Amino acid sequence: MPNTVSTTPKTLKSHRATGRVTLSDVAQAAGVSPSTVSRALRGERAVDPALIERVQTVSSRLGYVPDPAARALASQRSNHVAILIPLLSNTLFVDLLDSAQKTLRAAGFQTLMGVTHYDASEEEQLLREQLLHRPAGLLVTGLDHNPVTRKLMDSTQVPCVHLMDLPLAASDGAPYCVGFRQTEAGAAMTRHLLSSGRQRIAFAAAQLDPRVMQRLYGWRSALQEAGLYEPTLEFLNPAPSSLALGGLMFEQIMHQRPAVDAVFFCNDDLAQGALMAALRLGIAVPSQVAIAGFNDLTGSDQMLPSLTTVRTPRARIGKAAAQMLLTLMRGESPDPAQVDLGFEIVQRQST
Amino acid sequence: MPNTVSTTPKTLKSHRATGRVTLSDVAQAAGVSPSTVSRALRGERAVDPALIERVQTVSSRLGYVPDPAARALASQRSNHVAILIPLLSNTLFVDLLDSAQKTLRAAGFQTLMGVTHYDASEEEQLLREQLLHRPAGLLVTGLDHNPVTRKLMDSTQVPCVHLMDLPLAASDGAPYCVGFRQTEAGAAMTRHLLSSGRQRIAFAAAQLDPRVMQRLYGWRSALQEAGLYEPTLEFLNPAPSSLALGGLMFEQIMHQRPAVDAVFFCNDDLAQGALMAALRLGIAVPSQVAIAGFNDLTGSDQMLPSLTTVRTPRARIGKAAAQMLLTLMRGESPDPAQVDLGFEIVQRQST
DNA sequence: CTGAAAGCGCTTACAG
DNA sequence: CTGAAAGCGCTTACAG
Repeated sequence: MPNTVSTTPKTLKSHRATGRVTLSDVAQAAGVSPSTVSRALRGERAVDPALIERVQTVSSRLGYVPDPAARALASQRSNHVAILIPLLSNTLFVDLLDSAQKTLRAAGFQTLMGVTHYDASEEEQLLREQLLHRPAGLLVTGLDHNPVTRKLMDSTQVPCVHLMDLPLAASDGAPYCVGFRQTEAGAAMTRHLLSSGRQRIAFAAAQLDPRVMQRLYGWRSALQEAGLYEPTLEFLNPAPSSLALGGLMFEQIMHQRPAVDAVFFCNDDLAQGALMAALRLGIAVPSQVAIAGFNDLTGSDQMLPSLTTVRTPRARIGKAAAQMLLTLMRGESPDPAQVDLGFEIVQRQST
Repeated sequence: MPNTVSTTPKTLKSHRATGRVTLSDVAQAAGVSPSTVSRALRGERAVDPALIERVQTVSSRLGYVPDPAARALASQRSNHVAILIPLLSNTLFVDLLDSAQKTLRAAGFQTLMGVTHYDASEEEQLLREQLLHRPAGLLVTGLDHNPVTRKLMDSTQVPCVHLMDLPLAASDGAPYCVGFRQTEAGAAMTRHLLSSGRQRIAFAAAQLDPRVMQRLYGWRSALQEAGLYEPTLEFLNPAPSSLALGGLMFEQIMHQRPAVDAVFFCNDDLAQGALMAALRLGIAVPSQVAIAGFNDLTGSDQMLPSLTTVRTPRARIGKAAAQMLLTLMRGESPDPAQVDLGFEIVQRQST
């Protein structure tokens, strides 16, 4: 064990230059080999219970705490979990991050976050960097990635769970994911508006990410079912979502299509902006036009009138996805590989 | 170099079990020693320029990328930067995180985030865990920490920059920090309200974290200067800040002190909620009562009436702090150790 | 300016 | 169930 000619006498104090208490220190103090300490501390089977206890006692007496870098180097696996989200400026993703991170930390994992800005090549680059750290697991937003990214995710042995989206069909090599059906949610809100008597329901969207597009498809199919679909009822703007943009879009819609009797916004921030614009313009909501949003973000219940919206279970998604990942990282198979957490129509005053 | 009896003939391909291209592979292919490759790649002085180029060429041809864990273990320093923020549910801190993270990533650092929930012992625990990863740097919110945490931050060699706050006086061992003077900002908004003729200015606050308290002191001193201070004008609620709470507090204030002619909220979400409540209650803003907020959060410019507030430079704080940390991590001394980024009164319709 | 060697602190086949 | 030994992939005094 002693590496060179030791000039210091045998003591229980660390003999390393760094002064850190190491696994060898514990081994020496407990009178067992480093291998045994390693196994005992990690709860590996095949260790005498008596030894486990002795090692644990000595370990905590000495204040030993394992070095993550050494562990990662030796085992080729770190205690990092990488999470990829599109934006930090959308509370939706922050909620996801917050709940996933909380769950992961409680299980001893560090969260490495990456912000892709909805940019496929940035996502790819980020993933490459994160994979270098040999993360124990991966949490990624959505199911849409460029081919290289997908290959990276597949070829690596790192367990991966997708957030928010679900595959259209419970297909063949379906990936692990937890989310809800965006398309259904879009259709459900549209039918809700239809059932309250609205006839000319516009769909207004910004950002135009894959999930927004799915909501659009849901709205379309519900209107087509009702025989009320018209392409000119679609108002799509690729700009980032914001209250200000919602206000602008609303104004533009009411100007171009004054007969519209409902506007379904793809996100609550747009809808909140529309509500404020309506107040400013003296447009009566919901009597003249109904306004609906999506996600039930902060403040939607405080608007005047309060906003009818689709409540999405993002905190639960983050938590459930983290739990599924923990299962995978233990080497087990999560029972349903796809978890649908659903959504809920929240009927308030704006419709 | 060869570890055991090599059964494979000499090739340029990796001989490691992991299949990864290592530094030794590059060394072998470039015909130099591993030490030289290490030095050349990290741009350490004292390497022949010709060799540097050769090594770089070979390295990129082989697709070599250094292993962070090995590097961390050998050098006792990772490429992680730990950042400690109170909450993820306040956009203020998300903005901080976003901009700091962007700056750090561009310089090759990974961000390790920790959410303290304004809990001193959680902060301490989080810091301990992060320190295990031997981060290259530390970004922490505020200057208020419990003694143990402060000792941890001091005793470690890890460079540390504080966000948001500045020390009262440019004192002795003043820590590195970038922020603005909360107290002055609180006083400035109060004077702004006074100068527009308001006489009975209430201060309404939630969360009551250290920075909120500083704003309170600023408001107090400005009112005292004007001889208009009354303790009963203070409305303090330790609950988390939200639009709904702002609405409630506003209603309560107007009920208890109908003669109040202005309410200065410690955060925009409260003020936005108050604005919505005023609309609901039919209280005229600003004619009957002025409403002011703090931080200029998303949506404040879209309210009806739009919200007068204090714009705080959080994105610039995150970026500047990250840059200061980069300087420290290079072993240099940032010129001003304290950077005051100031604030700005944004006069809108609500006052 | 360059290299050989030791070391960072663990994990993990491999024997026993 | 336990231990000796090799190895993970780098960095860094120490010589030269």
